[in-house]
Amino acid sequence: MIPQGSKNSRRKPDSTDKLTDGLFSGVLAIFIETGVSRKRLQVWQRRFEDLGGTILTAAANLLGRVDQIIILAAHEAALSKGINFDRLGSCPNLNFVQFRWVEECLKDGTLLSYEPFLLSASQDEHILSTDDSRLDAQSGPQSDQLYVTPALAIVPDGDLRACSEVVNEKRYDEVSEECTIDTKFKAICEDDMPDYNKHISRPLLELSEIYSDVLADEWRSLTYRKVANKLDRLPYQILSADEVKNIQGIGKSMVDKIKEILCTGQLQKLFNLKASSQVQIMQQFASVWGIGPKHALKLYQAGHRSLQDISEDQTLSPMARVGLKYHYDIALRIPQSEVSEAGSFVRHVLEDLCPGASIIVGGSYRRGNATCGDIDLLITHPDGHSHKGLLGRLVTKLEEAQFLITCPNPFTENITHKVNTYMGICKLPQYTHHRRIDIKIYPKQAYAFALVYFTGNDVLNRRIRYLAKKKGYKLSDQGLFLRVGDNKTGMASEVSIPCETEEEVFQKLGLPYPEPHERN
DNA sequence: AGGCCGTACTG
DNA sequence: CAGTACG
DNA sequence: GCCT
Repeated sequence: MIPQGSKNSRRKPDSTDKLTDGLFSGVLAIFIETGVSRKRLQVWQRRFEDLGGTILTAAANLLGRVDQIIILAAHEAALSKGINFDRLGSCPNLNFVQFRWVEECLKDGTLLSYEPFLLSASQDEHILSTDDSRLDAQSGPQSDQLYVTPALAIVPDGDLRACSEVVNEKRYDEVSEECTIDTKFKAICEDDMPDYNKHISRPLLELSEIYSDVLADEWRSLTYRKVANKLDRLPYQILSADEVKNIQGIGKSMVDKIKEILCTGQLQKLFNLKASSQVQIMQQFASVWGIGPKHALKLYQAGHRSLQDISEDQTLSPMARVGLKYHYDIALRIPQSEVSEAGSFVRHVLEDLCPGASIIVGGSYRRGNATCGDIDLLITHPDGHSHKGLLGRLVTKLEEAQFLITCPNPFTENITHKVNTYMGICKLPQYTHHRRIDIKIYPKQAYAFALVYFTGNDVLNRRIRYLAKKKGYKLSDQGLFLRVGDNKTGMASEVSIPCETEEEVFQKLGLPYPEPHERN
């Protein structure tokens, strides 16, 4: 009596196997961010890329491109706001398509015709507009605006309905109807949650950084950071320390510090530390990639007082030299769109080099953050062997393309083409800043574990690894291993418990599966 | 009192 | 080995 | 720093 394709077959063929080349492989798309909530946009973008699609940004140079490119937007009005038609006019293979097309493709499991979803752009006056404003200049700030613009607390019907559809589409596990709505409301609330407690979490986070950079106390640093994060996600403003004293992870001295902030508006301890010139200088030294608290102290004791000073120090590691050279750029946050574009850039090069290889942008990008500290790329090959020796060749190609920066120092040659890790600097031709980039390549059987690791965040990784240990396992980016001896000897089985997907990894640990955006 | 993640790389 | 880095 |  149950028709085929009913809710009993809730597991779509593609929904769990991200290695299988996706629905959207080879499809190039520009997502117009106007007129759609950030959350929905991210869900679509992630699904689209997970299934092999390539996302271009509106700022991408489309002139002379022969590829078929689709432009996805919420509605026609969004088209005119979100895109500069002067730039696109000369690109012949354009289709303007509703976001709904992506949803329907996902539901259907096949690539549908654009036809029913086409947006008419040709009627729009903007096409013929002679306005010569440069899109480069306006699209960056524009996409930033999207994130700082507070959305409505009460969501219009249409928005909520569409959100629910996305959730429905994603429910390859059982999700009841009311739960769906509930979850969606929650997600929306999170999206628009004000910074109720920043005035408290901020000093704690500063303390965390000083403990880590200057005082070399990893554990206090971690504790402060965890508490700061926890306060940031409280859905109410803390008015009294009583509201905080029962929170897991907040002990006596933390309560005292929160009290002090509530009473006096600041932390004396932090104030004193920040007043110390040694602390200031050491913190600046340690802000350089490749310089930690130990070396920062050494440099200070050697009499150095500025970055200028240490740049002449012969004891600097090659990594620190690179860190110093790009110190300014590295400190900048990277817009989501640029991270995405960097991923697409590498994806194209990789496709040429090693057809069938899969590449995913991990890190805070995959967790859906609006800006990222660096670019994390995760590569594998579904055939189980083509990944071998791939990194070296890829890095060479990317250096030839002048995407990866080949440094004159011994740094790149030394640290660089190791078996599975590249850590370095990159720059997209059309952008101005240099960015930190990490590329990792894993064999197929480690991919799910690597994806969990590379998605993070760091605190989540530590938590689930700790949990795994307590349950008699060892979890790493390479696998999940049964402990053989006791947990102290560190002995673990050679062979990992196989997992094909992230879902399986969490399931094996007895944890509910968190969506990437829930791993912050 | 003692743990708080597990790994890769450098020198 | 210690130090730094990655999530 | 917090937790057991």
